Amino acid sequence: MNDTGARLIEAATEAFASRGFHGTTTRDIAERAGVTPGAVYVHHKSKEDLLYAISARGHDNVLRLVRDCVADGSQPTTEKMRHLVREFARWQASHHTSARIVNYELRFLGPEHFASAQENRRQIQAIFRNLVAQGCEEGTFSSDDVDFTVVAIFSLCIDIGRWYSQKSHWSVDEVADNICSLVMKMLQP
Amino acid sequence: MNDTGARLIEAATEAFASRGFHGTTTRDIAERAGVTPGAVYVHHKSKEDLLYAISARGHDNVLRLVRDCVADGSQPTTEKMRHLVREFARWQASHHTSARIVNYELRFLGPEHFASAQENRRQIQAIFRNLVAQGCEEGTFSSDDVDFTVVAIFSLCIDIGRWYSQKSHWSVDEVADNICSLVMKMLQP
DNA sequence: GTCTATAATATGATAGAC
DNA sequence: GTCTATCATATTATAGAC
Repeated sequence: MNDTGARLIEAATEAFASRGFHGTTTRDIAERAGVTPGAVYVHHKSKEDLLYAISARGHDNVLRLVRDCVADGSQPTTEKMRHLVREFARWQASHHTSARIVNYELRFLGPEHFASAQENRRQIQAIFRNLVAQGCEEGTFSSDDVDFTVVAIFSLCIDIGRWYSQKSHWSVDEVADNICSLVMKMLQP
Repeated sequence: MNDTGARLIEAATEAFASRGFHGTTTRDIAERAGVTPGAVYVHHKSKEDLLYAISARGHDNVLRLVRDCVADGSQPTTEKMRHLVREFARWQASHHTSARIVNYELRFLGPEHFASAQENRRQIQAIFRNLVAQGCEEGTFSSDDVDFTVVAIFSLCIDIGRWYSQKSHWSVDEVADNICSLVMKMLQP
């Protein structure tokens, strides 16, 4: 059996994803985790602290994921990009519950926690930007505006958390493959 | 000067967009509109009613907008698509405050209001789907999966409400033009 | 139509027993 | 570590005076 601290994180993830941070009460979370409201505060010092725990874990996992994708220097830019987009999109779809919180509930973090999340996102975005820019220099890719193209790639992937659900008629892999091939068309010279 | 009913809608739009539906109190809305909390209920019977008013107006405006874009039957498919995507993206950017509510606060509507919004969105989506499908039949466009391509076009446009703000270094027209040209690349045979 | 005042309830968080 | 009980406050919505 899971320990209560972890079960509370899971419960909060589901609750925040479906009803939003402010639409979720500490009682909702406690009930979903099978404990009474008082027990929440033994493991997490506030509701915002639960949000931060979910946000931090999500951002850390994504940053590690995208770093690994571009780590193999021997791969050609096109292959790196395919790998990067596919894995990033895969994460958004397979973790769509966490993804929703990571991408849409950010603004409810306290100022320091928000800044920490933003720094993480900046680093994730920089990895995409560097790869797009490199491809453009090589002539492998083309883009009228590199920064905007990165925003667009993010839009395609992040929006997955808004529309994707288990009952979607596309599997996680189909979503990732489709987005990957659309991004490659966007980058085509 | 505006009448209070309309000022309350404006106030609620800004409040819901920045703090979310459940993060906004009727006191916030009343204060922003320059009235006391009691006055809210003379004009709108509940907080959810305010959300629905904003949602309904937004959805109606978008549906009218996209219908007008495809009304001119004499235009070639490519031109129709350019026009449609540009205007849809323009709306999301220029009305990014309303757009955020229309696209992200939907789930907090009551069941009937939610169903009504969903029906509206279905019609908007159908207009995009028909045009993509028509272009694919003609050979003007190509797509591995028409439904997914429509989802992707929507992702690019709807996500504007998440990342765009007045301090963005792209103007509304630049956003619309960039998205339009990326969509046309995605549809290229 | 707007105000002041308030009812009825919900909420985040804590105290103290076990 | 969890429970019961509760504090202090906030919240949606309404009642009645002006």
